[in-house]
Amino acid sequence: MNVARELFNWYQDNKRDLPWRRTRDPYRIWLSEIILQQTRVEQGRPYYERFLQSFPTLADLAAADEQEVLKLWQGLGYYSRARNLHAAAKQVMNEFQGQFPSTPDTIKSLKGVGDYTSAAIASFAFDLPQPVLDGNVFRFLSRYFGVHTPIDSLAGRRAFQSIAQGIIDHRDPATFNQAIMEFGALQCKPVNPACEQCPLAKECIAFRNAKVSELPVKKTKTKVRDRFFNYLWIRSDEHCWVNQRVANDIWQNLYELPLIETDAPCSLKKLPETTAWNRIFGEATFRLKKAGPDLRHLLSHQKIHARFFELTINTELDASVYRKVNQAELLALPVSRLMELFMQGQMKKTLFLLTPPSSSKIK
DNA sequence: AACTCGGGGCG
DNA sequence: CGCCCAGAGTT
Repeated sequence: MNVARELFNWYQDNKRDLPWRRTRDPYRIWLSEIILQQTRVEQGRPYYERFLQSFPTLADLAAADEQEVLKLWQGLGYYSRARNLHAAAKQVMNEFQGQFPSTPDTIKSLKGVGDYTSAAIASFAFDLPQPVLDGNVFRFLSRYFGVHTPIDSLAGRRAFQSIAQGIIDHRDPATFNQAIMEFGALQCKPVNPACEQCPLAKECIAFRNAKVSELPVKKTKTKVRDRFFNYLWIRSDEHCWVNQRVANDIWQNLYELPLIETDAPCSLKKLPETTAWNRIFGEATFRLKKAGPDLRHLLSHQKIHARFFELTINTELDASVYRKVNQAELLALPVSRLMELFMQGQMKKTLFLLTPPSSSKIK
């Protein structure tokens, strides 16, 4: 019995009932694939449902504001996916007259669609024999065929592409791709794979050689960098100030409180340098009320030490950079998980923006 | 080829 | 605490 047949059999008995497996609509399949990039199925599923509620069709998504798209994406991470999703929807409307592209190359011309997602859409929506290579597939193939070439190398990608191309079922590539990924996700798991009750164990090279735990081979490991974010919660009347993050850093296009980043921790006794304050306040005068809370926020490649300082101000900040918002406006803006956590904490403790600190003199 | 881009779940 | 998740884009 060949590998594809065994994967099919296993899949029939073990597949999950997932919403994007109940459709052939390329829009829905594309949406699910973008959401699921580097994201667990159970984490992405509610986002998929909410996106379809808000944007039932690709035309609805294309017509939305980016801010609305980012707000729906809030908390999911890798926000370039949301920006590219929105841009690609417009691409389909403008370059493809609203008709979702249906060949591997044209699908891949969409922003945010790379090799994996192109193959997934081509097979799931259009029955084209493009093998998907995601983390699950790399893991299964490396173990089953005993391939030690690093999966994050050019040689590795070529080798696995060739293997997958050789075993894909041309009569039903869509089900084959679903099956091989599902097998990697549920059976051939990263740690503690279920080898003892695996129907493919007797042919699995890694299992036969007791090298399951060594595969797949990956050479790059990410190192974590410490960053110190000093956020300024500047309150005046029932408003506070925010600004939008810009390119070439995390959380691009999301909103946050005015920020002073330092290369060491700060406190009320050891404040950031005055030049940093001047960049935000210019000639405006302010009064520092208190410090805290402190939040640590972990990203896969950064450890952010966030400290919040509470201030009052009696003038305006530069309106071309900063935006003055009330509570309702603030809650409508897309923000990082870190800002979300801060806002939730403040809302629990106080009435948030509705009760500015007692009016003390501003100097 | 190496980096960067989030957030969460798990042993 | 380290690893990984239905990867893609930039340098």
